[in-house]
Amino acid sequence: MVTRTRFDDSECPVARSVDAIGDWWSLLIVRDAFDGSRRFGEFQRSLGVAKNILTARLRTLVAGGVLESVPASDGSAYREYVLTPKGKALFPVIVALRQWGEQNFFAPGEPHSELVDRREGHRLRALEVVSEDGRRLSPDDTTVHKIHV
Amino acid sequence: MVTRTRFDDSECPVARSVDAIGDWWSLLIVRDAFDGSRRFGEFQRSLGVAKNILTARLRTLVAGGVLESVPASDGSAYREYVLTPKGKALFPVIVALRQWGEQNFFAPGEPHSELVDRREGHRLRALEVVSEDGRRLSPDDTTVHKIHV
DNA sequence: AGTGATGGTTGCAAGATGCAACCTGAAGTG
DNA sequence: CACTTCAGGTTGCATCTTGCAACCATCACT
Repeated sequence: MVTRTRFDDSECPVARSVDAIGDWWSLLIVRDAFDGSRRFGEFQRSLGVAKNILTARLRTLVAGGVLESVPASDGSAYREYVLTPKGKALFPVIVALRQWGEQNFFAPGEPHSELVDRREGHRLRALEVVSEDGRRLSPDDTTVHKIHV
Repeated sequence: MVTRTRFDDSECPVARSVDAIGDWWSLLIVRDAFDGSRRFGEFQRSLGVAKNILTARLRTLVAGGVLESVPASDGSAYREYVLTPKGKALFPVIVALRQWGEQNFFAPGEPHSELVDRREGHRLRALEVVSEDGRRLSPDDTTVHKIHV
């Protein structure tokens, strides 16, 4: 059981998030979960990850409250892994990574999977970091307060 | 030189992003860069990472176009590592991870570092995934088109 | 009862990581 | 100039993690 935190500057929420997710495989599992995968085999085929690794990652994701292991929806005796509310809250993280990838790692016209609005079939708006009063913020418009009481 | 991709389902932008970043340390380096770190020693002290690991990560981040190695701004002979435009485009990713961490891994009132709007000193709005026509979208409102021409 | 898919576990070789020691070049000090 | 210190690494080695393949147990179907 891996409980010890790897990144000890743990007053930073980014570090805690990173630690909770575990590794990249875990994040891609979450991505697949958003894309509809539920079963061990689905994740394994989609990711091409070794089965022992997948087993371990699913376990830590369940232990971390990101996924939940539930009886299979098709009535079979197997189990399925579905996102908890906490897991679904990772949606902006996945979308942000997706948009960054689209913008930086694909030639114009190069085929890639695309996340679309289910109702209209359109692509999504680019994520925007916005201040409390509605101004769009660039990295330089923000700063980090070291500790918050 | 690490060129080979670890995650071969590479028509997915998320996988390419993950591959380009490299590992969690790299992501925390980027976070520190957003927070103002520029020098080798700053990253090392802030992260507590082994120096050989940091060297390797900085190199791959520079090779990947996320960071740029420039002469030190204080006139010394050392070098600094600053975010490229591509690196700055990771801002929503970091913010998303930060907000997820804040919401899920801190007890109410527990101290943590906080990202604020520099002008007003206020916290930021929660990131929202929004359709092209402005509707706020939950994960269930979206779907993935496998290939885009 | 036999056969194939599903969902794992186990063992081991290879690769990645972390730590400490060492090295190099520039800057400060007497 | 000689001496020291500090920033920024490199190198070697022990240890942890991964990835692969083989194996195993359970379920579904005939």
